Amino acid sequence: MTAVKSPAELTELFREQGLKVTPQRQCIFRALDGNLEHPTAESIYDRVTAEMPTVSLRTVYQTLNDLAAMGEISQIDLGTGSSRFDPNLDDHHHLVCDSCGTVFDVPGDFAAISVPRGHTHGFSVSRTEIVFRGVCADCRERGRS
Amino acid sequence: MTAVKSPAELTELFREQGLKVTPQRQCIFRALDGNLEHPTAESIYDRVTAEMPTVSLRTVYQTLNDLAAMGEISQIDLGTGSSRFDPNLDDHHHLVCDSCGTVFDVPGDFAAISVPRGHTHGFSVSRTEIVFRGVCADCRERGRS
DNA sequence: TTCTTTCTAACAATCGTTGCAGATTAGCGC
DNA sequence: GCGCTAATCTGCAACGATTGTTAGAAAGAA
Repeated sequence: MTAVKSPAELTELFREQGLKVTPQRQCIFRALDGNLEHPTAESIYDRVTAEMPTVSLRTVYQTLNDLAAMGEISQIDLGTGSSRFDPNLDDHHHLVCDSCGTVFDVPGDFAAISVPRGHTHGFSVSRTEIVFRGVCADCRERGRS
Repeated sequence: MTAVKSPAELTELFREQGLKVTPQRQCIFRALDGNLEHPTAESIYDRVTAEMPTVSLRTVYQTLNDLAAMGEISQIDLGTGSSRFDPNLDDHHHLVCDSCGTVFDVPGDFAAISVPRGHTHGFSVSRTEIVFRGVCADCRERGRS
């Protein structure tokens, strides 16, 4: 499993790129480390401010964007209103609950899937994203009662 | 091909549902009829105001939402910043240009695709959306020069 | 026509995200 | 350690997309 690099590795990487390693950024690195959710900027912000109350939301966005630009996390839009940042760098897809918005990973590369001949419109396709939508067990339970 | 119903059919349908058929709504029906793009609310608004300059954007959103709720068009979010409304009701997927945001349809039902055993998390999956991302012919051309 | 109910237009508000300006600070060379 | 300088941080304003509100207009039934 290719998760996000450790805070130490990210620190190293930032320095290599000539970027400064501030306490705020390190705190964000820590918030991402081992994070198996699909955090929004807001949820990272919550984690970070619990430890460093003065960090601004602006800084969180800035750092997440930087990490995404470097390819250390990926940014996904699942139509839940806000972007999510995915520390899981494996080839994988998503399962989204229409009711509560929860997101689960679906491993597997589905390499066989490609645009049918005659419909490529001259595109060079670089990524294939699959989103399975439905209702999660919890919400189904809740709806039934 | 299952495109959006004709303005006359939608008019009928609205009346059946007890909804009023106003000139504004009819104008929106016309803007959707035979529309092969993946219009945003804004682009429908542009078409509509060309004919009826006083229609408000609010009304366009309202009517498009109503149509989507009735299943007469589908609402898709491809991460381009705003929702798109798709009058194509066939089972199909999308090809999105990362550079200019253009969207093309990709027919085919890819019925074979499903969440691998052991990763369903108890979901009942109702839809599977596939998005192919890449760069379209025009943008590739433009980038090369 | 008249009445009832829905719809529209205009405006304000909200949400997620980014631009900006001035204060702060990491990391360099000394 | 010290100071310098460019990068970064914060707080706030701005922005685009969308929705809430409400008074007035108009569709459709009687």
